[in-house]
Amino acid sequence: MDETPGKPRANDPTIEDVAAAAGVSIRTVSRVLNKSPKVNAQTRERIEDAIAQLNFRPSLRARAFAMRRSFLIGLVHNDRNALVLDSIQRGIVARTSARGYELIVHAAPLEAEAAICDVVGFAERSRVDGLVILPPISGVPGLAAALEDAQVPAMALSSVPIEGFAGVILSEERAAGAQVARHLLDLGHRRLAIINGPADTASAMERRAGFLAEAERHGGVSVAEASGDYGFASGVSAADHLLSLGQRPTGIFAANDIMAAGVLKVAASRGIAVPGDLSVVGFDGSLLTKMLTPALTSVLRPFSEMAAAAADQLIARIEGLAAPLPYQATLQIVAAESTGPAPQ
Amino acid sequence: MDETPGKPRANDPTIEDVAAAAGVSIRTVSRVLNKSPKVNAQTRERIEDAIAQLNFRPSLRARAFAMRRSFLIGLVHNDRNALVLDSIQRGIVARTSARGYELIVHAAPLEAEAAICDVVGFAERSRVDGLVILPPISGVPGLAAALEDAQVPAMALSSVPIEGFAGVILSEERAAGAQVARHLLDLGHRRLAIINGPADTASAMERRAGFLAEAERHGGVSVAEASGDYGFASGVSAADHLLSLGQRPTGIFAANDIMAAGVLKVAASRGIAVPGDLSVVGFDGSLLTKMLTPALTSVLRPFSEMAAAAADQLIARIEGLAAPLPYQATLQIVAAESTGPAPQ
DNA sequence: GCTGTCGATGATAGCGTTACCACAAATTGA
DNA sequence: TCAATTTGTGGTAACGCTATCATCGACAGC
Repeated sequence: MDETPGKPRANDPTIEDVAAAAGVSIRTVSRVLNKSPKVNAQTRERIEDAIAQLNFRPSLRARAFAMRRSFLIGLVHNDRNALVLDSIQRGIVARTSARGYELIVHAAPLEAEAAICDVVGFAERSRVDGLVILPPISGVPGLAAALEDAQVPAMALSSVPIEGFAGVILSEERAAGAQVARHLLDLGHRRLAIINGPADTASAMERRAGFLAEAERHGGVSVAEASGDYGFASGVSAADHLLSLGQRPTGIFAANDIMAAGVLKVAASRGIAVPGDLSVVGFDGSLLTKMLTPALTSVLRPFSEMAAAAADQLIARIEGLAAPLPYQATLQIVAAESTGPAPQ
Repeated sequence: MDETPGKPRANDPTIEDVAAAAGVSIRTVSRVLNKSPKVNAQTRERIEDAIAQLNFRPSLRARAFAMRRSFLIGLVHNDRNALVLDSIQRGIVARTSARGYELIVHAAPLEAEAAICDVVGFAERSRVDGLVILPPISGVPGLAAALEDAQVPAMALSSVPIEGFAGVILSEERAAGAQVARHLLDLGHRRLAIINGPADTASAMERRAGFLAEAERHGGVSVAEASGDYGFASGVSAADHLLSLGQRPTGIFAANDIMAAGVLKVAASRGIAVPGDLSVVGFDGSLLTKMLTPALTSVLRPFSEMAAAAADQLIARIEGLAAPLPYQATLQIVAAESTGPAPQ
């Protein structure tokens, strides 16, 4: 013996067995497998029968090798996406599995420099056919360029255009921010506050802009700002700050549900009733919203659909097909128990 | 042109380029790549230099093809695992990536019959080298046998032995259940309740047994039972039931955090103070615990470590190595704000 | 009827590794 | 000193597909 022997596996039928069974050449079987139109209907049927008979499944390995493609889509995420990871994965798989792709996942570090190395390394190592990258990783400056260099088609599941990424999934972040402001204004709130996401996250800035603009447009409204990093702890400290202000805000918009949960927590510990004394709005419509008490008013982002659209576009690029119509996510504020009329 | 052409990719250096650069045969390069001991130290160094020089990475595709292995580990989950998916993925990747494996994920349906087809289909299609299967899917009767038939090494990330699965990760579920009971008893609670997980989930039944036994041992304690399915809604309805009982329980143990969140919600809507009037304990120590108000007392399950151990064992089986020592998860109840002294 | 075109198929050369077999050189044991 | 190992290396056949080229009938147009 020389090296470690690969453990022998079952002898699956090969394309040759199918060809023999159907009385044709492997070439023709291959054509059937690849849905080539140039196959006689009868022949095709005969081959398909043989395939079913033998329970033949083309070896993904051999196929990947021959086609110089892996049929793997990589998903790059990080722990900020933990709550929505499941729905995003589902969204991608919904579109890719029918076309023979599998989903391979990778958690990347948040730190910019490390992230680039890490993601490119992952792509080269795993030889994925394409990547879907979640924010905030997708916003790392230089990442798009690095991936272009490495010739890896990549798609950012971002709500706003990101420098360098070819096709991104857009949603109306700004409008959504405005929608939140309007919701609070309609309830009579005049002292508002916003807990922003990371300043280098475009979508967070868009939301902020929309929120501020709408408040401004209304007039006679104050808006306090605090910054967060999408983590729970940052939501807590931002809320601590905002709720210690002399003129305490009566309506707080947190840039994601997790930080909003932090606001609820601080409010409870200070005996501030939600929504009696304070209204809280989150963002994402994650599965957290209904589990919190009170249930969180939040802007529902259809992650699953967004991911599906990203997958569609990615596959189109991988296979050199025409890009599907750009997808515009519709963001909808879903009022729950955490918002109510302004006090007094 | 015949069929859809695969999009050409960059011309990565091949093993042949390396061999030429180092002045050896590809065979020897291959040996270096596979860490075969039978290579002269100097030759090895020369080859390693050439590899670094050319920035050569062996093609995972070709390698997978030649070795009849995919270097892919499949993770089978379902939406009941959404909250812990991230940490489980991390745990697996921590152990597998260094050994050249990538993680491929698949969400399976919960319904037993469909699940078997689905999982086996996934394994055959993607040709993973092995599977890690999360509960409750792992508990589907017949699944282990079906995978054995398909010759797919599989590992259940279960807390208790599952019929058919070779090596499972064990944790002290029963002891943990007892621990929860003791925690509540120590706080003076005498009217307890438990919201169980699905009856066919072994771990849930273990927890229940431990909880009941400890309550029994103490004496003078009543335990009401309700059943749940690990979903939020089932937690709500179970809590609705339990909190409507004539002699309302003062301490409720829910078999996972999500259902515990449902209890908190019902308590709030009925004006039952937690922990003043009611203590609530969850299970899993998911990221939900600290986000809830009050923060949830829960039994911390080290999912990441458990997943890592499962991955270790799986790889050992795949590569025919000696199995690592069986891993015993330590379950620790972490007291937070949702439990306190019994009322009166 | 003869050529041109098209539709359907076969033969066969890769794809980039691993691994079996062979073999020379170095080392050991008597 | 010579056979018997051991050690390091090269040649090369798989692995199971895809895809290029060639072939070969059939059918239409002149």
